Amino acid sequence: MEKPGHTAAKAADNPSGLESLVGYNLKRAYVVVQEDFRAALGQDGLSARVFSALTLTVENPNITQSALARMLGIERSGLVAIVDELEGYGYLKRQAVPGDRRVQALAPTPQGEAAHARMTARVRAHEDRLFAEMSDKEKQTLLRLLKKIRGVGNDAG
Amino acid sequence: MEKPGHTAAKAADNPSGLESLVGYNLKRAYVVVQEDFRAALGQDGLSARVFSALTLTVENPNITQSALARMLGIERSGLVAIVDELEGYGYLKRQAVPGDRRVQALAPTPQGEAAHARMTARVRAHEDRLFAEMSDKEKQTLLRLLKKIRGVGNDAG
DNA sequence: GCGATATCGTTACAGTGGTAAACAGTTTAA
DNA sequence: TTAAACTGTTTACCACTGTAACGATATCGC
Repeated sequence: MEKPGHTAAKAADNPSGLESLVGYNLKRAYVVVQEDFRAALGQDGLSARVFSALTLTVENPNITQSALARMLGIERSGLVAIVDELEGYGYLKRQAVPGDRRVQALAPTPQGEAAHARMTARVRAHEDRLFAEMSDKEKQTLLRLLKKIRGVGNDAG
Repeated sequence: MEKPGHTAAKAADNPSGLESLVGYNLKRAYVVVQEDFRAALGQDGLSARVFSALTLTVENPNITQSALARMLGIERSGLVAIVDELEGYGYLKRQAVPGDRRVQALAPTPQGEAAHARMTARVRAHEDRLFAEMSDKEKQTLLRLLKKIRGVGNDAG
């Protein structure tokens, strides 16, 4: 009758403190999406960060590692392993740049472009399925609010 | 003129691929909030996970570690260090339960309750400031959509 | 030109946050 | 009573990130 923890059944039964915090809900939602992302891409799939790096490389050929790190919001030291992995898959190449011998431009290979297209479709499908209960309008609203938090104003859109 | 990476100026200049993905925006927004949380609580503040554990313990006195881990969505092995930390601060105590010698109920100390109240105020202030540009309605919408992703239906609200 | 300063990619290391497997002690069910 | 399940814990990992340093190179001030 008085077993400890009996009053706490499910996470949703906590309407007071944590559940009203944006940060808490943001983290929990992020974990859900992240797990579904991994499961959807399977064991052959890249992690979200590596997929992001590949995507930005395909969309910005000959981008510098430093510039890519800035776009991803991580340190350039952290990007080295990511680029190593992608280069190991043969998805991109580090190429010397004539004008500046410090930098190495990242160029996607044809296989990298193909893999990117393939995985992008899988990622879109994963999001479509995961957010199936959300209307397009809700999804747009969510994206707008998340960008607002990020400080990415949609003043140009 | 043809410096690599020149085409990629800011993260917001990438309206095509990544920026339209909920997962990507969710992660970036989460990082922003997480960093502000740490900065707002200062060096004496608890991490978000430890704060969450303390909050749930205060709101559910005599909760079991296993039950708390379930509520937090983490493994109970991972909760041990968190409870150790909180017990080290004198914020809660592990207490033996008469009926079941396996479990140890978590009970917040008066200092733990005071610390929780103090830090909750700081966290509320942090969120109020960080989301100042969002209307109350927008915040409510954001919370609702995040809970939807979490699978936490607000059928009771 | 030359020296100071800055940038690039890289390495090594530490810290955080989380999982998985095993374990002894205990309780519950067959 | 034996088998199964649960609790807290330790230990070992793994993914991700930041910091600090480094050599090589570029750039700026003079």
